[in-house]
Amino acid sequence: MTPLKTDSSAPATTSRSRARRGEGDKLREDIIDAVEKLLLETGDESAVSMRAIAKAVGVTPPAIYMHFDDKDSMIQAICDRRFREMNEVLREARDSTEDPLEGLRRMGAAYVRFGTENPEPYRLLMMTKHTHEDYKVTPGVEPTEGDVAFSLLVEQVTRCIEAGVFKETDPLEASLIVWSCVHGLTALMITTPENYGWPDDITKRACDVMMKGLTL
Amino acid sequence: MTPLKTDSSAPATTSRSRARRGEGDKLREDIIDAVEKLLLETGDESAVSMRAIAKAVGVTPPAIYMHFDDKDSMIQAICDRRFREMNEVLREARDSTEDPLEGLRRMGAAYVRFGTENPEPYRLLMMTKHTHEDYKVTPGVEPTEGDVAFSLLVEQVTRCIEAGVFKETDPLEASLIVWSCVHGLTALMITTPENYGWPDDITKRACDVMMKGLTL
DNA sequence: TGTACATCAGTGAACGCGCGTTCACTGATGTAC
DNA sequence: TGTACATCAGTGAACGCGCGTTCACTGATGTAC
Repeated sequence: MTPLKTDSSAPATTSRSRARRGEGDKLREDIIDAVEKLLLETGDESAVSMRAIAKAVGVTPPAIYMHFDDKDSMIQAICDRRFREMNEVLREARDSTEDPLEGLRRMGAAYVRFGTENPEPYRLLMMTKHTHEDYKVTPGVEPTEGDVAFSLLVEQVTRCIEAGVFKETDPLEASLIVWSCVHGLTALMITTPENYGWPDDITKRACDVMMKGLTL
Repeated sequence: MTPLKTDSSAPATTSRSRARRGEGDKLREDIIDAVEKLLLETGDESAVSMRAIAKAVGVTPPAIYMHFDDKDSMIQAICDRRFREMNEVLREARDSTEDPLEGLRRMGAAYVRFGTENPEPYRLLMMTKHTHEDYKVTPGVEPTEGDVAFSLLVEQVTRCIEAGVFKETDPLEASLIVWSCVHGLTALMITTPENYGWPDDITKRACDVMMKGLTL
């Protein structure tokens, strides 16, 4: 808990040439990249400060405010991008097979892989309390990327029910159970120490158990 | 992200009379109580500062250092106490029935209830990255309360296997799966917004699904 | 029973730090004439 | 083709803040004689 000493007067790690006129948005993307890199390195959202970001990008702190209103909305922008990536991964997993159950299994595996390979973004997305409605599908409101993610899951679970492979339960409830399972796995793998010794096939085993439980 | 204004020159909320000689340890307990209360109110570990704790207890910040080396070890002390409480709850659930499977089910329900009723302590215990070995049973090393918690689970799962109600799998692997399931549920319920609308019986349903999956 | 004294449970002020954010500015770049 | 000028992409310095922690101290409390 001792404050870490960083020499803030040191030159920026990357020296950055000013963007040409009309190309100011380049910095925006660079900032998002830098934040994700810092999240990975430090492993803590609160350790990523505006000053650290600016330094990593090779720019002074006020420059960030040309592209984001404040720190919160910057973090929000990063969440959005990550959710989009995750949704793409989930769709790929789903579309890689015709079998609904196998599709769900692959989605589960892809989910856990995405989370464990991007621990800090995952933490931000899924393990930090959000005040806004990130996950819930609220009718009549423009769905966020978080909504889309959950919809993908509900769709696939519905497919499994309709195919007669899952018991005819409430698809939403079944989806929550599936989500809990893969989230629990991901969250624990991220949180436990490096040498905790999770078995290699734990994801597959967990998914098997859960799906067997949902089967007719 | 604007810094919150707290008038630190304001008088302490509780005015505290100095402990009598030899009774200095009272403050230690009061500090732990105050921290847990603050955790509940603010919902964020980093929002609980030494100054805020001191103010809540009715004491000046340096007084805390008479009882704890630093902030980290204070947080650690709180984790220990919480783990002890949780383990007690788990043991009660286990001992409330003879049936191994029903015992495990009740342990699962008790776990989720403990977590959702103590969201911030749970967050601290289970959703924050720990550098030290909190959960793993390491042979030859004094087990922490976190170790004990996991042992209780492994024991009960083993009982279910020996009773022939679970498939004969690796008890440790099966325990990890059970843990993932209840943790996932707890963590998501803590993290999603108030109005997310989790079904009342979701814990029971999830436990049923998972146990059915582990059954012969 | 009275009193000097060591001890204990704190206090008060200060330290240096990093933080998010603001504001007045600068200097290169493209453009209108 | 040359030049004045508006605009854009930033800079540099500073703001007030809360943080964890240290250090010299104080004053009540129990105890030895």
